[in-house]
Amino acid sequence: MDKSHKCDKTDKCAEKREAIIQAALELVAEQGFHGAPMAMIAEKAGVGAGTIYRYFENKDDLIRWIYKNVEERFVEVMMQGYPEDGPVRERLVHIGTALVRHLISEPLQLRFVEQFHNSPYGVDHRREKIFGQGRKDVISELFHEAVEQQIFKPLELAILFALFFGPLIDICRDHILGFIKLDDALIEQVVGACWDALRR
Amino acid sequence: MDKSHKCDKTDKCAEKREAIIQAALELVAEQGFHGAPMAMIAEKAGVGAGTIYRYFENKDDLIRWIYKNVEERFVEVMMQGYPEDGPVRERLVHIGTALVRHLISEPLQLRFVEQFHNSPYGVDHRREKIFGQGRKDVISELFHEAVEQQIFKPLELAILFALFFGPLIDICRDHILGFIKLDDALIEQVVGACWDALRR
DNA sequence: ATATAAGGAATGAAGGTTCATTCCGCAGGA
DNA sequence: TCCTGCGGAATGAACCTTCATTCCTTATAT
Repeated sequence: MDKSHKCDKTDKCAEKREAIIQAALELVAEQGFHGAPMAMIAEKAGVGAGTIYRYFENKDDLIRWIYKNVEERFVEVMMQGYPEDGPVRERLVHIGTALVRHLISEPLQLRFVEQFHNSPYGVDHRREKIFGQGRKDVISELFHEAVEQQIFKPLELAILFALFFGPLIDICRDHILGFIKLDDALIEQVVGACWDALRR
Repeated sequence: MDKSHKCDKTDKCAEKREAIIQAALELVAEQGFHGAPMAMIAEKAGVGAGTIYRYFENKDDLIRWIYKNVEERFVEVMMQGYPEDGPVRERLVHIGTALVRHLISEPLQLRFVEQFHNSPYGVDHRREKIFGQGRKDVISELFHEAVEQQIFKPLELAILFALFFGPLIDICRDHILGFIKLDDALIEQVVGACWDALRR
């Protein structure tokens, strides 16, 4: 829960809050949780150490809040312009390319989520899929449909997800690390390759 | 560097060392680095806190040593029975199934490596592929050959690796978490799907 | 003037590392 | 065979650093 403020109308509050969030996101993404002590987050955000506690109950609260928001952002991006009534392949390609494009344009968000998953914070998320519930519903529906129509191989959802999203996230990481250089054409090719993996 | 001991002939030394390694491996794999303080490692290994420092310079040294060994083990397993002169598909399937079978039979090793990669320890490994140099050579040779023979899609090595190993590691994680239940037949199917992704 | 926000030094808990001490096995002399 | 002295191995309490959190003072706005 985020602490409510009295000064809801002034911009300063929102600005400081945003600065704290951004600072924490960057530090965790770049240095991991070890490299993101509260004092450093405060300094980077240009606020006092105690000030953070006016906006967030504690560090857990701050971290979880950021995670939740980033996660929601992912779903949002994939659902934007989703061709709800298009053929399976078109819908899948949309999701894949939208995800990759977003992840490489917001490298900090990907790094943050990865840090989160491999940390004590992520323990309770272990049993969930890579992303949030909202996405899971629409997308698992798509995958389910494709299996029933015998377009996809008859495999469990978790495995189909691994075949599709696993490589996509890996190439985003490689791109961010400068190991490869993704452009629209290449993204298309890789999504196509993932499609081949799923295809019956 | 591991500290050399004088008592090379007694078994006790090796046993203690092994106990420390096993304890650290388990704790890090199960609880992450946060949940593996030296005191706890010592207790689990049945030795004094200071004893660890007779075998390893510091925590970094201990962790890196374990990582290096686990990594080597992976290469070893994949190269055991490698059909050097078989067709590309057979070689690839061998590598994939051997890797998956090993990872799910040694869940701690997979968890440990993942913890390592997403931690300050793994920073200098960021630029390398998922596994060690020894493997990279043989396997990248295989992939390279397959591209040249126009068996694989004409993509960079990093991307081909992502398409092949990404899903395999993901399904191992899902299996370990109890999300899916892998058996030999299923492993074969998934490796086949990865093959489809690579195939031209 | 009063209440709310901000600041940052102080606090206490936690963890890695050190070191003075104890333990143990054995070599060599009686 | 038994005793004694030695040296490496083991120990764990103590130390020091790091960090999240608190609390009291100062600034600001109504």
